[in-house]
Amino acid sequence: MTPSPARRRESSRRAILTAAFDLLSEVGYAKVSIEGIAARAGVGKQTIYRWWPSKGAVIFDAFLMLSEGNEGEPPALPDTGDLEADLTAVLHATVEELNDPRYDQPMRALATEIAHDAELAAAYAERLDGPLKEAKRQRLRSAQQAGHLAEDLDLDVAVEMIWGPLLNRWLQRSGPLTAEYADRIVTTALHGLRPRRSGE
Amino acid sequence: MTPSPARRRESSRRAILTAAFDLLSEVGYAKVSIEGIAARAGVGKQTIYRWWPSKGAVIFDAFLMLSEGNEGEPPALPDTGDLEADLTAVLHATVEELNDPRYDQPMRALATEIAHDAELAAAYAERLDGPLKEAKRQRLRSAQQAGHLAEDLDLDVAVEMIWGPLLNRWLQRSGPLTAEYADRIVTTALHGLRPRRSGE
Amino acid sequence: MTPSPARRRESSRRAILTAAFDLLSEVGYAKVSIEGIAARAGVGKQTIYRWWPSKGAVIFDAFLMLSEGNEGEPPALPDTGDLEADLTAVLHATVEELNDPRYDQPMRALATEIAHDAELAAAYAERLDGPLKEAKRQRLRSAQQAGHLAEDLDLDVAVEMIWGPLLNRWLQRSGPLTAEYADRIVTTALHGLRPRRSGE
Amino acid sequence: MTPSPARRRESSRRAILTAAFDLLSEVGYAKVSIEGIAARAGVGKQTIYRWWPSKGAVIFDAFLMLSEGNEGEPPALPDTGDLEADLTAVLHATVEELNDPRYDQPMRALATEIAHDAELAAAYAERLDGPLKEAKRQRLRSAQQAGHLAEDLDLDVAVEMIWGPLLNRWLQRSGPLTAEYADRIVTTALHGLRPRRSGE
DNA sequence: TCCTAACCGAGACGGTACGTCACGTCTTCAG
DNA sequence: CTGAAGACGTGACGTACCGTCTCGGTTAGGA
Repeated sequence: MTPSPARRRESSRRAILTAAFDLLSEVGYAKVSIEGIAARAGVGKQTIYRWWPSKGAVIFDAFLMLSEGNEGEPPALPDTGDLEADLTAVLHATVEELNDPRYDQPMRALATEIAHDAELAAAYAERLDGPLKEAKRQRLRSAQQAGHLAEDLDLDVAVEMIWGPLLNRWLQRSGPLTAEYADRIVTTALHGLRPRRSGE
Repeated sequence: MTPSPARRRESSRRAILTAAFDLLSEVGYAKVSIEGIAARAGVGKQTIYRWWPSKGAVIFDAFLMLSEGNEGEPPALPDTGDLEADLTAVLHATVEELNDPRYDQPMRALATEIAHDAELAAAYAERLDGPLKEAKRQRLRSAQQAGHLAEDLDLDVAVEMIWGPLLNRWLQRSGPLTAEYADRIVTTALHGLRPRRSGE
Repeated sequence: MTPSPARRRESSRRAILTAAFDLLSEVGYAKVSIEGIAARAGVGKQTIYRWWPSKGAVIFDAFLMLSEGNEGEPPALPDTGDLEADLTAVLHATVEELNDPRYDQPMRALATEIAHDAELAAAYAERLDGPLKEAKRQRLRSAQQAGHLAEDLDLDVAVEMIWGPLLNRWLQRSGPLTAEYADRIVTTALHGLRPRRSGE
Repeated sequence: MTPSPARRRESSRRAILTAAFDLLSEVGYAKVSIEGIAARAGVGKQTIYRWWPSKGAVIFDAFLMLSEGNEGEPPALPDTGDLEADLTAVLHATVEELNDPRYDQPMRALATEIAHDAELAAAYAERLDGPLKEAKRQRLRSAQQAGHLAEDLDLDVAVEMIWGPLLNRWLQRSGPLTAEYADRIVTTALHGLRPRRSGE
């Protein structure tokens, strides 16, 4: 997102991204303005327009900055050997985070920016969601190799089948987002909709 | 959403909703303004502000008007007895619609408004999504009664597990939205992630 | 300058023009901004842009408003029968006014706007300067009819020859602007540059 | 205006002044910016700010550079012995120049800067206008000594009475600026406003 | 002949103002 | 007496320049 790293003031960059994220959780997405970010960051508007093409791009970079701390080692899901337990734990944490008022507003902002801006969506897929999704696939692959998942399982679809309902319910507010709901997703996804064979 | 139907001119109402929907697909969500809708509809701004509390409400009502034709008989999914075939057919149609440029932008607009406005989300859940979701549940219930689905299956979760990945991929643009992808969702959801027992 | 007098709020108009004139004498022409005028007048910027095409037009109208009080009876120069005394008195008053710090800055602003905007210059010539110049011509014409001025005198040139040097010295600061200087202009203009005939 | 000639690049100085003058006649005074001058001159902004205190000073120096060619010998008005003819010729040339689109805009810019900046006005009076005005006075003085002008004539006032109306009409656009108008000024100024004595 | 200070181009920076758009409220006037 | 038309105060937009401030890279001139 950030263009040529020419003679750019790092302190301003951080101030802008921090201000953007803070404003997001304070006043909500719709009321965040470039002007407001600039004022809060103690920065000229032009400094924002010089380096970011849109409000969405600033917000995106703000998220990127937050996740920069964990750089170096790629993220990984816990792997105790018990897939169901591991998935449940991870989904519980996700539910927790999505319900946290500090993150709810900013993440909705990011989600809707992505929904309206294909370029941003691509950057998201590559820089933010990519590593995470790979970690999810990796956990399933590990279970697959241990014989706990079908050999011919489509890992991409499997990942989306577990996390998709969760994200959907959160974003569309189509129902309460609870740990219990997460549990039902995991068990239902693992067993499938079909009746269990006898002897299982 | 629509308040008391007092002394209200129906022709203006329809003109406003039509203008809103058309503008949505023409210029995109971000560039639709109340002022623009009023101008396009040949209506004073006050006439909009009098009857709708927000831009989102107008958009919502525009969708409501579109689905008004089918009122009377509640919607139902096809039921040939072959669940997999029926689901596949329905999902294919959904993929088609989501990829249709006439509906893509407006539906993104609706999704965004819902994501940021709890009240609108409730109205959506009740008036627009509710009947549809019931139809989906009903189709699964029918299969369940025929013994094709697990007896203790959580129908709500099942519905979200089938449609969630699709909507998510569309809204977040996390991958190509194809009929083939719909197929993979259906088979994966039906079988579950676990290895199949021998003899199946 | 003011376009169609449609449904326009007179109170805002007066507030704008008053604010413009006051700012002019307070902070000087260069530092007067539309934004500043709007803020001081308690008015939206758009209300200024709606009715005036440029900053100069606002300033011009501010002057017009000031001179509106004297409307009705056209201005006239004193006519005691003694031309030299009358001219001297009028020029002294003009010198006084040009040296008054309350009017110096605003009038410089008007003068330079006119210098750069032909349309404004035309409006000035017609609405503000026109009546005044006619009064000057009239006083000379009266003297002419009394036989105190040459029969074939070009009144236009005569007027500019008396007031031109004064305005020039003021605007270009080419020398001190004093009553004594005004006196010298009057006597020199009346006698001309040529040597006086004997017997005069 | 130009500070200590320390280690200063002459080529940049000339490029800046040339760019300033050219821009002045091309885009008009109001649209000339330091940034624009720097860009056109291929020079850093700081190089302008280092050597000139204001935009007006640059413009002033640009005029100074133009008149540098004639340095050495002070300017002089033609002196054929026929004052009226000489004045008419000079005023015709001035009218020509003021009507020349190449000089009109830049000279208005200079006049405006002078009107708003006392310091600049002083520099103008001394460096640019001074020698010229002295030449005008000198021509009148010569006529005076030849007995063609009044012995006690105030030469300063006389000069301003001839050139003042011309400059005024140009700057304020209070009427067409023609050779014929110049003629009328000369004859009126020479004869004065009073009736001619018989026998003249 | 090298060192070092100043000047130079370039352009990022915190700002101010520009002129425009849309907001949501209000007032007017024609049907 | 409704409702279109649109003026109003407000506030954000994205742009242009302001004057200051580094950056490297010349470019002299004193050692």
